[in-house]
Amino acid sequence: MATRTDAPTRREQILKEAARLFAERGFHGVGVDEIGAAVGISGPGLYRHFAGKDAMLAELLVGISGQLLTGAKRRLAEADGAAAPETVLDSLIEGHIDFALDDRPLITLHDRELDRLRDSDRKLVRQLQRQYVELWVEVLREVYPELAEPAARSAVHSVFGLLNSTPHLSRRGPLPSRGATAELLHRMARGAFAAAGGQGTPAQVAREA
Amino acid sequence: MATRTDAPTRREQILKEAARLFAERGFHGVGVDEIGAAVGISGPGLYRHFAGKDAMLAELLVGISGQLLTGAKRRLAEADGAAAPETVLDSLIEGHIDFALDDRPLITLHDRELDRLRDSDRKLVRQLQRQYVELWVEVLREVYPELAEPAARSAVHSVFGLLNSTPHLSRRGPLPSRGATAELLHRMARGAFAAAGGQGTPAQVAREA
DNA sequence: CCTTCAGGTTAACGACCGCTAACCTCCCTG
DNA sequence: CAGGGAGGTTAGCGGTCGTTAACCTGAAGG
Repeated sequence: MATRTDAPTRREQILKEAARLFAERGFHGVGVDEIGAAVGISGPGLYRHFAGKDAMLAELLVGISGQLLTGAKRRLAEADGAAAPETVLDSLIEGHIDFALDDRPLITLHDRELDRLRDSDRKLVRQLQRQYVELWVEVLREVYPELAEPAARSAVHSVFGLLNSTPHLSRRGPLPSRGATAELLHRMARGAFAAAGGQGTPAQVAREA
Repeated sequence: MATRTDAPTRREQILKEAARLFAERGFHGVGVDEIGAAVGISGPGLYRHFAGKDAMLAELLVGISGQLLTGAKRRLAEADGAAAPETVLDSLIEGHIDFALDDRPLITLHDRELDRLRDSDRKLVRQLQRQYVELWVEVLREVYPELAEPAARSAVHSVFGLLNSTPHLSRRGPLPSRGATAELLHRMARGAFAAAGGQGTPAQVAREA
């Protein structure tokens, strides 16, 4: 995957602006004329590049899910058995944080507009998301073997909620630098996992086997 | 606040169903006819109870924010100076978890449809939310005095993201019991705060006895 | 030089949606 | 028992939105 230096194609411009607008005002809250205006063309000109408004959302959501999953698989392959599970988990967390900080509109869309997709697209996205989650669950259970699988899955979803909170942060003041924010989020994610996994207070996980 | 035993009024029925539908398909994705149908009347009959579709959303969001803030203030008053800061923080977490588990549609709406409000309503909701956050920040900084204020605010937002992830949990299987889920979320929230507040990687739990 | 075609344009259609108007029907109350 | 308000109903208006149709244009290619 060579780093892109060439200018973005028109399709990419449209997708980027559509993502921003969808994240700001919701899928149904944005008209095609607005999306067109955001890239300098107007309204129906978009139909030279996309089959319809739905197709834009579909491509965005499939792209996000696929990108997250691909990145996670790559990180897992790089560590291939050699590295300690903690290191792999840290790598997953780092990748997710990068994504959450660099592509906030996409992160917002990702868990907000999924239900607006056609059935087939929605199934595809759900499948990619599920694979991503299961990948985290496996790594997490290597780090905390006492953790039961349902609890691990809940913990992963919860940490996603924590990491995906970045869109809510920016509203008030520029907040700490990107690096400091990333580090804080990373520490909190590890802390949350540790609290979930170090069979802590007692017994509630054991009870439900 | 006496526990309600009498039947819900029509207004309350409408609000409840509207919240569910808005959470499922988004504010713009739901028509007034659907909301009416959900409570057994049809379409324009709603206008006997609400000034418009916007008014329903506004009442929902203001209600949520107010309820969260009121509950937190009550919990803070109950502990009035006497209790240890850790206990107060636990109480806040418990209250938020109860809300997140019992009113999932509302939690979903709360950070999804805020921008669909009229300016005045949005300002009111934002103000209530801000007060709620600041209240958490104060308590958190009593527990972790080393924590700088911007970092504390970020940490609070992130933990809200963690706790508000409950809507994502239910999709696949009924998952652990409500009690077990609440306990897991509580531990993770404390763990995340501890990791944010104990400056440095380690030693954070041991120090705070 | 003619053709083709990618990538635009504006006009307009059909569907949907929020809301109002006009009307009906109980039930309560003086 | 009149009557009036609370809480419905259906019909329909006005606006918006996604999409299509028909047309235009500039650059590339034989």
